[in-house]
Amino acid sequence: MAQIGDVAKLAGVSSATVSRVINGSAKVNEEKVKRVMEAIEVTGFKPNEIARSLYKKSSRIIGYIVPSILNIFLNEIGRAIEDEAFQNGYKMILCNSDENPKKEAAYIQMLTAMNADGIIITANNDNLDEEIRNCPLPIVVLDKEASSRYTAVVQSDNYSGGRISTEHLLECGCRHPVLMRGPQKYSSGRQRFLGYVDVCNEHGIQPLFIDSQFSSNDGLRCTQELLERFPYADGILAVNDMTVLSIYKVLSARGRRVPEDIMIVGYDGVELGGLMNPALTTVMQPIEEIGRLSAKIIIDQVEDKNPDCRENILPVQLKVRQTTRSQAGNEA
Amino acid sequence: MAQIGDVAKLAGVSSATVSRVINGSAKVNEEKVKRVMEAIEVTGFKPNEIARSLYKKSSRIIGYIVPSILNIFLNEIGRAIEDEAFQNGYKMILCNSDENPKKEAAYIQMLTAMNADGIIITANNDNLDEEIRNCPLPIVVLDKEASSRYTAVVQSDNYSGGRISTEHLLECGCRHPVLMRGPQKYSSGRQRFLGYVDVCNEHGIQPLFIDSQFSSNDGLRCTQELLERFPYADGILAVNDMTVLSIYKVLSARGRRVPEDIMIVGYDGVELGGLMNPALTTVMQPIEEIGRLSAKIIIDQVEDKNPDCRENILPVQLKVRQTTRSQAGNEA
DNA sequence: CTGAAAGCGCTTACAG
DNA sequence: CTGAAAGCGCTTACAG
Repeated sequence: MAQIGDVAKLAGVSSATVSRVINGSAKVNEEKVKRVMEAIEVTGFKPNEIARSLYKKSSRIIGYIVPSILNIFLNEIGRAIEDEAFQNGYKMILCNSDENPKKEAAYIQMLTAMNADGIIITANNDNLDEEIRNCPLPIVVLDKEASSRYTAVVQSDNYSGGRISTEHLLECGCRHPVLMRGPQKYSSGRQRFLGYVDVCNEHGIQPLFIDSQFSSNDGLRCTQELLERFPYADGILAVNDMTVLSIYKVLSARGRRVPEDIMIVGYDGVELGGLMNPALTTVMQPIEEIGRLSAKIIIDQVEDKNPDCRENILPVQLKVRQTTRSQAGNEA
Repeated sequence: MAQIGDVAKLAGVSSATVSRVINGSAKVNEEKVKRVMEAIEVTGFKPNEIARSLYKKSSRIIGYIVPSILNIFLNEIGRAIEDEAFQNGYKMILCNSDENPKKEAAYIQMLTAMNADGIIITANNDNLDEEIRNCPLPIVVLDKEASSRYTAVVQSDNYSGGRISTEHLLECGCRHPVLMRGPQKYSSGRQRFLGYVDVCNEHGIQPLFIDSQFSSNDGLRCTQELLERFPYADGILAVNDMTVLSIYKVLSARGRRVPEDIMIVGYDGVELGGLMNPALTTVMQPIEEIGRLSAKIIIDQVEDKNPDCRENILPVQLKVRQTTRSQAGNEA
């Protein structure tokens, strides 16, 4: 790997001058500029961004820390982050915290050490670790309430998401909709639960729920438990889209038809939902926008355009497909 | 963030001594060791691994570059890489090349700059970019033939995979199995194709195939095309497990039942396949082993235990579930 | 305009 | 055993 010194020697100038040419940080004699450019061409020199960041404090890297790289919703957000990042000359590094605070800390530490320009994170708990608190980098949180500790919070309107999905099931005629309740350590889980409970209360319906994780495996367990505890359930609010495959599987094994015997509403709006059979009615989060906005906030911060939007709640939308059926349609 | 100088000052020693204590790189007076340890505790100092790597050439980071973070098979491998990495005090950085040689180059460059200890990659093409060739880091390739350019190749036995899936369909009575052929720029795709063709020829069956990408969307397109071009198809060898949902969707829309009217064999053995309805018969790649071995090779390389296993072809296994049915079973 | 020097946070020969 | 110094690959005040 060619280094700045090699280029300097070849061009007959100092490293300082090469650096100036690369960064455009000062006027350089035209003749020398040309020689430097040629030398860069010849040697194939690419500046070592990390060494550079030791001095400047930017490496043009954005870190994205997720609890699981098996979570397709978070990965779709990652795609959007990366698109936005690359368009602006940044790179994205994806880190898997594995729901493990120790790993989370290690990655935050690492990103800090490499002078990343910011971190986008779905953190594992609300009692945030020292590492997050002490981290000098801009942090955008995808799954928490706003707080002065973070640069910004970006998430969708989970309370509304909880509401509209519940309302939809009621409109479809469900009297015993059960919520597969996401982990309450995430504010998204709490907000959705709230939305669900509020709608139930408004309609004189008994709120029913099962605590669930986001994994497919847990989806199997939960669905079984759900059917045992609430055999009369006529609707399920899935914890996310991905687990719906597990729900189908258990339901189908017991001969319960969707949507005839029991209706389902998913959550997230990942591509997978549209491919399921029956196609999944779900709450669409604005995935692309969540990712792009998060990246933009960090990039703006670097370029000193203070975005001044600490809390960003993006709207959700109900997408009706085949796992629910309105009563009107039913009677027709 | 506390730095080594802060610790040194607090302990009343030089930075060199602190460094020696941290790294155990030389004997240090017991009394001073104690003072340094305390100072580290008090300041919460964590050494900056990246700065350290500027001198030492290791940052205890393994890079994993994939063409798409939406590919669940590659993500499951990533989980295994990370497990192995963490157990040995390494971290894993996941990078999405997005099937874009430019991004691929940028990430290889970045990993080199941060003195990663090695790169595990599913590269996008066979005419490898300069960046891969010139990269001084150990490189483990997941999707190519062995070559002196790489430290090692780890992949499963794709030729056998192509064979056993085809043989299974024939045993189940298929006379017109169609291969959704993966991109031929990957050696995995070429090997599977070979295995398929060989078995067809041995049985006097006409090889039929459709070129396919790994994405769900392309799965839809391919299945439609497949049914139009080969309406008599009675078996499908899917390009991977993930696209089978797309296949189900198209088949179901046309009222063709699985496995009664048409059988399906997937490829990969991701968790998703077991959740499908009907559950997917598939070729299981040893996902966990692929990931762990790849990481191990890099770690061994760092620790100078030269592994001396440049080409690692791991065995695959057929997992029969519900999308195929043997003739015996059929007649019973 | 441009080079020598100092510095980013660490580590390790080199002396002592 | 231990500190001052040099160095990892870059950048930028500081002089000129």
